[in-house]
Amino acid sequence: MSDFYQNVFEVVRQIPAGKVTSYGAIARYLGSAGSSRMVGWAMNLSHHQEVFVPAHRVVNRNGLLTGKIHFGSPDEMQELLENEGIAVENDCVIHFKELFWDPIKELL
DNA sequence: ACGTTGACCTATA
DNA sequence: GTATAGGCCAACG
Repeated sequence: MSDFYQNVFEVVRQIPAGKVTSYGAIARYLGSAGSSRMVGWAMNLSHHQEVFVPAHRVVNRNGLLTGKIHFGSPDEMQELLENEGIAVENDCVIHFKELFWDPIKELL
């Protein structure tokens, strides 16, 4: 496994419960700014990872749950988010700005 | 081997 | 403020 994906999984794993982040933030944190799509591929591989990766805490810049369809069930992601106290409506994270967790600022 | 697609983001009009 | 274009790199057909 490339270090890139491993790093992505590690960052995603460090996301606190009840918080969310965006692909671009992770990509920028890894230094591969602009390659946010690779983060998405990394999430795709997260299912194959043995360790649990809270991919449901990762959403796009708009706070839209674009990758919910890649879960076991499209509703599973929303269920997980609501289970952590994150309000989700119309596939959008409510108070996304407040729940946003930037690895660059927080994790640094 | 080439072309298209994809869990995206930034920039310009 | 919305709309369109370009870029990025890897996987799939």
